[in-house]
Amino acid sequence: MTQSRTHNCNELRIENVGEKVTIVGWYDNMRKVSKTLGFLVLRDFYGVTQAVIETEEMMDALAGVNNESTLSITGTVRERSSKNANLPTGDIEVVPEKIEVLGKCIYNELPFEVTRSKEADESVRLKYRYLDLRNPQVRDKIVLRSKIVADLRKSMIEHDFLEITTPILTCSSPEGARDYLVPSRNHPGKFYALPQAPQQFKQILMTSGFDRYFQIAPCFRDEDARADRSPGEFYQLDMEMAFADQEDVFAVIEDVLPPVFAKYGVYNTASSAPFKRISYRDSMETYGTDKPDLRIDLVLDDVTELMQGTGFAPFEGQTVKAVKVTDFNASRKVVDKIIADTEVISGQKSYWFKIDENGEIVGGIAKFLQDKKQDVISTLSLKSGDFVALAAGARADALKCAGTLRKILGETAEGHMKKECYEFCWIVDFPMYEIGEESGELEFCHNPFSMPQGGMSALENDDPLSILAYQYDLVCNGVELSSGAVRNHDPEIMVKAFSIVGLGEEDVKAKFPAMYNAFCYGAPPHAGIAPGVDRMIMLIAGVDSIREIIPFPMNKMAMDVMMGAPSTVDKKQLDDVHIRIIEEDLEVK
RNA sequence: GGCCCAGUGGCUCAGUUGGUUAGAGCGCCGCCCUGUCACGGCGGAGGUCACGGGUUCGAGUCCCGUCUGGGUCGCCA
Repeated sequence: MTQSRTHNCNELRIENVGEKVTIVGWYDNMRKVSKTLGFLVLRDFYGVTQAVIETEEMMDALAGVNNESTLSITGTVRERSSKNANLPTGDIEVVPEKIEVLGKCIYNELPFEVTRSKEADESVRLKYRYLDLRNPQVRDKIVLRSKIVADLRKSMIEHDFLEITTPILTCSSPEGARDYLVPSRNHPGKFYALPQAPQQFKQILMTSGFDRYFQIAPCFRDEDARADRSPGEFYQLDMEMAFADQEDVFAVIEDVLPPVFAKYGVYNTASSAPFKRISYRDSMETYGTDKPDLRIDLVLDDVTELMQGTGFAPFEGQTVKAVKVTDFNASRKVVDKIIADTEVISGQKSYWFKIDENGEIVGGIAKFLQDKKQDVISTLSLKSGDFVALAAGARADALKCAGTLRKILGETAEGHMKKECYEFCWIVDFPMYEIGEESGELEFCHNPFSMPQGGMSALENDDPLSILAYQYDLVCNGVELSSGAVRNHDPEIMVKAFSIVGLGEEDVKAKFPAMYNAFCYGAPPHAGIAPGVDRMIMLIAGVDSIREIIPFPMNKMAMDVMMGAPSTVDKKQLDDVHIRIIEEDLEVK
């Protein structure tokens, strides 16, 4: 019978000297000093404790036992003759009387050393995630995740929100992303879908009479990954409030999020309420993006007029945006890197010049600007030491490229970015409609279920492209944390909103029958938001890869290389759900 | 689907204008070491240089293609 542990590996102190204890954990390593003297480090979830091996018997007990095996060590606590001040348990050591192997590690060579797993290739780490997670540095991010989620949950409950779970198996809906489909056994040819978000369920909850709902909700979208976007699945702090407007939602978020960011963040200051509010239009013009990093003090200047007739072909007839950086004396090498990085991120070429110590325009495209020198200098209020980056193209392209330049320049140039804080802002007043790039037709800009500002009257009387929606994004340090909206709860306004893009009542009913039907029985005005939990944890933990804060992440190709998902299944399973694989499709892949 | 970067012992990397037997650190194995804590010392094993083709007297190195991984654009209402 194995003795259960009396202490964990971070518990024993000088006061425990003389006690007989049992500790358990992983065999981290042994510093063997002689044939009969060695220092064994035992590691568990809580910390490490040293055991001193000083008899042949105990040395023999460890013969052939590989690192990372789990051990139970029973012995007496003794004061160390040479203490280690860097370790909470550094004053003591355990002198074992009995060492028992609880779980063998049968390999004497590991895919990577546990304490240095973060240096290993990521695909190897993910395949052996159970070893990777033993690394305290890796594990701590998951512990942090747990604490953050617990605090968010606690805070939401304190704000009188009710946590309600919604179905994972539901039906496919024509939302933005591709669905994950689950074939039905009992209904040949029919499919469930995993929810892209609990959107319709939470709105139906409001219609059902629940006043304040929230959920740490799993969401499933079959879209490609990014560094900050895990493929397949992610979590949202999903919430919705009845009889509420935009300000009510803002007030809750401004109350709930900053304390959590300040408490656990790598930066300990976060914006306090109210967050800065920026209209979508202003954000695009000023920052070249709808998710500006407000820690950077640079802004965009429109130089379209100024740059016409310079003879520089990429500017002719195009929108041109400039980013001025004061006191930025970058070497040619640094400038080239900025331009190259911008092209990698935005996919577009950018241009530059600077003002030398004599007030002359030099470098980059300087030779095209000499004829307009005074004009350029006065329009942009340039002085010696200033650097100007430029982006040109169709308006949207120029803005996007200039936005990328702003971000990279802010991060590169000294003194233009206040790095150590969390700067939240709201992007508000998104347009309700836009002309689709591909179709050339009028389309919903964001969410067809947002309430248009001005309601029915605006839809009936105004130019659709001028109508704004009660639609908002929450942004922190250049990261889009969430979209949210005041919902369109009025069936008549909903039908009218759809009719503007050429869809009829039957289309609304066909696409979202449950929600539409529910709204016909008396719906409360309601509004909500759903900040991405994973992205918040990334920001709080200060990591660049979303995989660092997910216990078992998938790789870029949406594969779980540890579990082997996705995988083939038995023919019987396929038959059960009425699926036949087309062999030709397998050949192609 | 497009573009960019990378792929060399178990892990991280070096490898010069193409030139002898492809190196180092960590890890692993063996021996030595009675107070280590990134222990130390000596010795050893371990490589189809991702794969396929090409150029060349000669390719880890140059060229083409493929695969794998990451980043990014598209995509993510």
